[in-house]
Amino acid sequence: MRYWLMKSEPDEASIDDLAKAPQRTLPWTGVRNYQARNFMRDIMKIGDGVLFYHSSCPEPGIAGIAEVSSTPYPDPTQFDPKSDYYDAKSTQETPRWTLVDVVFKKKIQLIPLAELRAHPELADMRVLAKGNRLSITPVTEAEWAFITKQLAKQTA
DNA sequence: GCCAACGTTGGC
DNA sequence: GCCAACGTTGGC
Repeated sequence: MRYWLMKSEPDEASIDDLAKAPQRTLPWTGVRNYQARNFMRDIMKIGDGVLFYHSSCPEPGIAGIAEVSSTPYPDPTQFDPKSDYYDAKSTQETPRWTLVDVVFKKKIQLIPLAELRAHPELADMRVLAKGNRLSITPVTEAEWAFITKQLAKQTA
């Protein structure tokens, strides 16, 4: 059982979108970075914990808790010429991009990026590392426990 | 809009 | 295999 932080632009898929989705589940489409893909393809397991992070928005930060809910399978958007995520070099026989489904667990009061940075317990979080751009990063058990038990507040 | 940092591409 | 050029990410 592992833990992850997964970035999503709320304009595309917010924690509310996840909560409203059928079965409260969304496929994590659009990852086009090999390291992030490899996490989904090779390491993630059903039941892994996910910190749902809002990025590239007015209030970046952790917006909710989710969970990995499928085994890996090909990202369908890579085959769709109309999609922003279309990849002409990928084929059905040897798909390049793999994803997992993620299921909603709960929405929390947003934990802003600045607050994450303010806690010494989280100083080593991968997502906070200088220059980090990776959209999926591993979270340690200690970081997960601190965030979910100390920082996460239920929304009203 | 700016810009630092990073990942990818492609010529050699 | 190297590395410059380019495109993207993402906070501010």
